[in-house]
Amino acid sequence: MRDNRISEAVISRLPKYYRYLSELEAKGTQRVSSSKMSADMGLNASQIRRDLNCFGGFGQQGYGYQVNNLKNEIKKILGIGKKYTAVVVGAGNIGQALYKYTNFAEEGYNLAAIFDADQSVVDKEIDGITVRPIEELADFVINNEVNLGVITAPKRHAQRIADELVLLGVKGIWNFAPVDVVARKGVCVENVHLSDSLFVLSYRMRTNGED
Amino acid sequence: MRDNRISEAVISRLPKYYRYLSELEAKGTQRVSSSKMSADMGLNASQIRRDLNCFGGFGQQGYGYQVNNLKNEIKKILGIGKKYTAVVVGAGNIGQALYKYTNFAEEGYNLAAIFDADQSVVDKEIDGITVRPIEELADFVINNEVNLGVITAPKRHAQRIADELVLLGVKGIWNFAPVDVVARKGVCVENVHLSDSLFVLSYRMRTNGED
DNA sequence: CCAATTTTGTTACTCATTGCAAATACCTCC
DNA sequence: GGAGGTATTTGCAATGAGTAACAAAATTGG
Repeated sequence: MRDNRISEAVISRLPKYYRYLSELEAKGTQRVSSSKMSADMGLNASQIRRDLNCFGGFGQQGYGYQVNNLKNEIKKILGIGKKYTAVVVGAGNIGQALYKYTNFAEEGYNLAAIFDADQSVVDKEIDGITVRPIEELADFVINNEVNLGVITAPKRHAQRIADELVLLGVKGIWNFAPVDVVARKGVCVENVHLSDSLFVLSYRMRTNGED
Repeated sequence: MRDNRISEAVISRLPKYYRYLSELEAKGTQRVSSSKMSADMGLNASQIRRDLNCFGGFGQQGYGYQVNNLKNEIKKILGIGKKYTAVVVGAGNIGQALYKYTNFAEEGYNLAAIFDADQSVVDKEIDGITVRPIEELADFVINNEVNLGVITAPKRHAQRIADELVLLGVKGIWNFAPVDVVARKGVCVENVHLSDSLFVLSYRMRTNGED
């Protein structure tokens, strides 16, 4: 709480800390120092302390950080545990996979329904899930107070779907279509481009260290 | 080719350029300037020129960049189009989704087979694909000259699978398990943490701009 | 064919981020 | 309860990334 401007770089490391601390907690570890975190995670110890200090003095000199406490603080910072209600739009491969993936629910992200425009997959129970027709999207979002939209539709529809979701009042868009979806101020967008990461991997494989 | 040290930041923007240029090419656009790219992609024009110039002078003063040519150059830089043979290890939701996703094949990434350790899903044709038993992984990788491993197994198995794949000679690991898989020097690893991006989105939704 | 315009390649500058080291605070053990 | 050790703070230096400004070069139009 000491600096109002938290950099993107810091934010993007928080989930990693969260993951690491969850592991420690599961192992029953009570306390951890920045130097141990550094050794385990491959980040500079100084950077870790600095990052955490952006949000408050969680550590104690001469002792380190209390694992459970720190984990919960980061959880609060990231907004994990707040109840989110989401819809998945696009019942293709990725859409179905995300919808069926249960780990998100455990963290409080409830993927409440999945929609598709293709009549051939709608209203049939595929592999245990029922795909709803896109025409019901608006009603569902409003009646269930959906605040998060997951877009897994083909790229040509992505922006239009995003626009509709925003109009319906969602506060966040998690987009998997290979375009950069945009939204008006006040709505948060996270574009996930799987192939981008594959291309970066491919670049590294080609150049392998030196260039 | 003017600077041997290309920063991560530059590399991570290349796929975005590639995507954008592919769109332009599909529309039949012949030439593009850095200022147009800037306007369309929301990046600083100066940065775009600088990024591209890391790899050579692709542009022409007074003219701009030739779309088709630049796209192909970036394609080469990223190593897209080279033939990769990959295996997917873990036939859960994400594994199946990636395996069935055909766009990768179009870019030269051939996902040749999918494996799982769970006997109940093995050797049965599920939704058009056949899952192979994990015991056949080694033979398959060697016989088919697999150079890329995609890990979509539970996190407790991820590192062990990675180690085996590396031992079998793959040169790249594309990991979707929620752990940071590591590999010996010479093998490239790209860890994709979907929930990380969800958490970052969740943070932004909570703080929404100001903090 | 020449001048005006466009647009890149490149250098210089600013700002953010990372890394380091001294200082401070707290725990632990005797 | 005090001394020593441990680990965070905090301020500062160095590195790196992003932006702006400019000069060189090529195109375009008359």
